[in-house]
Amino acid sequence: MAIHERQLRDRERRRQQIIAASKRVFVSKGIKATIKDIAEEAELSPGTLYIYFKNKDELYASLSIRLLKHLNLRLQRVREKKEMPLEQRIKAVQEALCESYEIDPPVFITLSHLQASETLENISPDLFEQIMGLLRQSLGTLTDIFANEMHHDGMLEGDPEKLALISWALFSGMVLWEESKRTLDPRKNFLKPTLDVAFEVLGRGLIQRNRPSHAGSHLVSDYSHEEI
Amino acid sequence: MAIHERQLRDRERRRQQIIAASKRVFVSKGIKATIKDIAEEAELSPGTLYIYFKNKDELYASLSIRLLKHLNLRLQRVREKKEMPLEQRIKAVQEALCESYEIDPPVFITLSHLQASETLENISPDLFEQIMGLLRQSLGTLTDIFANEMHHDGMLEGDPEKLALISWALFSGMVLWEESKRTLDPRKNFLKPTLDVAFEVLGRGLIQRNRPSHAGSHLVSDYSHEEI
Amino acid sequence: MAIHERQLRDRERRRQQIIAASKRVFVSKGIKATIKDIAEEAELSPGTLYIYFKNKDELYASLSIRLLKHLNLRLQRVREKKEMPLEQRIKAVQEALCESYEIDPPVFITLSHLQASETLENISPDLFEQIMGLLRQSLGTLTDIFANEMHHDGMLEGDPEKLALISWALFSGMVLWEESKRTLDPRKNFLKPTLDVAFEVLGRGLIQRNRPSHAGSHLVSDYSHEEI
Amino acid sequence: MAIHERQLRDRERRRQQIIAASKRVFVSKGIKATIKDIAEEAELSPGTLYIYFKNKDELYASLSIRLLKHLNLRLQRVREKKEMPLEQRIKAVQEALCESYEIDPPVFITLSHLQASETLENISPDLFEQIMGLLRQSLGTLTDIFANEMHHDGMLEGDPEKLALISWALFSGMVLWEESKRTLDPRKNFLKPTLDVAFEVLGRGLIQRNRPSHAGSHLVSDYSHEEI
DNA sequence: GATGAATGAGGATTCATTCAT
DNA sequence: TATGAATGAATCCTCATTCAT
Repeated sequence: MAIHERQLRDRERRRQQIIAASKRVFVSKGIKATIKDIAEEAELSPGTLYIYFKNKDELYASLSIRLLKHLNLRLQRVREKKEMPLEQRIKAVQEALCESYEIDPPVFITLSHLQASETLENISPDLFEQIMGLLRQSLGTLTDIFANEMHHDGMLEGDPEKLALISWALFSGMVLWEESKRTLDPRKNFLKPTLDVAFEVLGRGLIQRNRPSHAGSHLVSDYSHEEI
Repeated sequence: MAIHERQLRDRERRRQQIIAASKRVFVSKGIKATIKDIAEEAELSPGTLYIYFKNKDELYASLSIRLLKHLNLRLQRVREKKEMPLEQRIKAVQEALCESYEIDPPVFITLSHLQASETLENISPDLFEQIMGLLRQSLGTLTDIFANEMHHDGMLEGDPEKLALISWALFSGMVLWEESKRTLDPRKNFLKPTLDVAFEVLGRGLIQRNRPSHAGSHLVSDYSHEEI
Repeated sequence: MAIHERQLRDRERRRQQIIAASKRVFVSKGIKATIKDIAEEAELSPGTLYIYFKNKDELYASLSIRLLKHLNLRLQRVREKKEMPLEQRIKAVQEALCESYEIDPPVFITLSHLQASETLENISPDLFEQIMGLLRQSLGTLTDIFANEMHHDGMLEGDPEKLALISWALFSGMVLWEESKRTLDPRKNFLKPTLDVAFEVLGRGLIQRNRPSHAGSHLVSDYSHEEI
Repeated sequence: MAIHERQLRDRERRRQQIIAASKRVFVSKGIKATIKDIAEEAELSPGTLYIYFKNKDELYASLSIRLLKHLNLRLQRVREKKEMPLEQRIKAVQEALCESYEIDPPVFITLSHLQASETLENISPDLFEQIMGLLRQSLGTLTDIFANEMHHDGMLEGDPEKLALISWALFSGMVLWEESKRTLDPRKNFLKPTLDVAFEVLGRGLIQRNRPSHAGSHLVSDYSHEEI
């Protein structure tokens, strides 16, 4: 079955080639990219794309899958580092998101658009489930990361699921903004520094009390003075 | 000139009627709604829409205007209350955003799409400037609110512009999520409680340290006495 | 019936007002002028135009009628001057055409277009007959002018109808060219001097023999040496 | 590269097929022919036309190209025959124009419309320059033909450019008339005999004086011995 | 008569998708 | 498998014309 395997490998390679071209086209043409645009960038014919992807929406969706898989891996690695101090873990979450975005900005934007559009209704149930599964998984991992902290010191009690969602929303809100910002304000590279501040604020907001990790005396670790 | 006034009133009423229909269609059909869809919903002919709006993109863009105006008013009212404690002000910002969303959820989505698409390239310079002006104004007011706090104790030093943006991104990220959530998870009313947590975290993250006024030596920036 | 007469007069005045506005619009917008354009120029509403003209094509056709009536008068006046030397008469024909064009360039062009388009198929039979009658009459007058010369010395024998047509074609060809010329060659006022040459050539071609006018002895007035 | 060549040939054949269909539709429906009409006549779908022509105006403009190329060739051939007597050369010019018209009457009309409309604004700069170049070239060749005669006897002194234009205008005026004539007068084949007269007159008008070559003293420019 | 908002048929154009080669 | 020409449904928009006021 070596032949068959090679065929599968070839097929997958071709898919990746098309996906890579799609990303490049998205960067330059945005959402309005047509199948023809992508085919030209991939140096293939429009018809060929349909051998590898059922339709345009599936191609779009496939872009997200790679991103989500990458993100999942990164988040899982953060989750594993249970010994890591909270501040660093939050920073690590930011880095995971940010890196996933940076290796593929247009796809991240596509993903955000995906959320708010009808694209998801047009893809095959399989693919739909795959994407939804990956999204759930990403959020699940994030949730785990926060839930894990619950038992530690210095963590806001609360629904860890919500905290996961907040991180995600903060991030995707920033990314969407980054895209539109160019119209409002031509300054470049707003995202990274603002994200640094954003996650610093987020981190500080999440940590209930002092002694980030090394500290000892939890003298005033009562929640009683909260005035939220 | 009573006649002329009535005509103007009628005209404005018609515009609102079309805008209202657009929103309804937008809820049911999403961005893919066609002019014909909207015309049918408004019980008008397609041509009539073009009497009141230069083109489809202008119609869509116009949806945002009212929302942004409302939001602006609300934010300005928050800015005025300089004596209000920080926690309450942040809460007030959340309420302003949240209420603006609630009076018109679909429009808020439109606004997000507006930011992230080429729609803005098709509208008249006037409308473009109006929207951009309102967006800038909203963010400006938010920035003022945060900048105002800079001089007080207990506030994160940092670029108030970034903080404004973070709030906005957090909020719009949450709203976009709210939209896509229906596909992922049929539970309702996710937004409000999650936003509560989000802004609670945000607020806590923004306030740097304790002793809002009575405290003296800030030499050691311990987090221990946070009062959020 | 004084009242009724005044009504008729008012009606005609209104028609002329609309026609005048149409001409102005044609100058600036060309064939693509819309009813709305014309109504605005006439400071009337679109609906009002339909009180005075059955439809757009009738309005177009009406423009030509005025022009043709004017041209007819001028040509008839040339026809009457039977005593005028041929060269001068040809010059007079040129002036009649040229003046008709100059008082109303766009209409002359419209008329030329009319000839080559389907506009004439959309107008009422009455109006159609009126225009056709005027065109026939103009050509008839031209034909008469040339036929009249047949009996004189120095005139090409031949079908006077053809000669009339040739003059007309030469002129309208020049006018059409004048319009398109701007694209090819930005020089201005090509028409008048070229027309001068054109009719000089035409005149010389029409006149069989010498002695432009002052000459006396028609010694060699035979056609026998023609070698055409 | 035989395959590639055949593809190019097929492509050109398709273009010609569409152009042919356009002409047929143009004959029956006039300028108001729609893309759908043409597509149906060509037994193709509307979309296919847009593979071969950027838009409707380009399709229309393309119709003229072949005609103008043909005309150019014919005129150039006339220009080369420098030894030919003037009368024959003028006749040859007429024949060149006339034959070009006859191989494609409707296209000649299109060309006139092209000249007199905004069509040219919608076509690609390349095509625009091609058409304008061909028009200029045609007129240039005509100008050369007349300029060449300037040095001979028996030629009207004057601007050869004007004379070229006059020929062109006379001809296109006649063609336009031929078109409209069907409405006015159902008689057929008006054009050819009238053109014969027209160019006869034109020729006679152009030749200033007699004794094309054998004559000596041109001191007295009498018209008496004209040999046209 | 005058208005001008409303109409809606109709046109150009696009583009995801198919299919013969 | 790869192609890319062909498809044709779908969309936006225009504008001559009507009609209630």
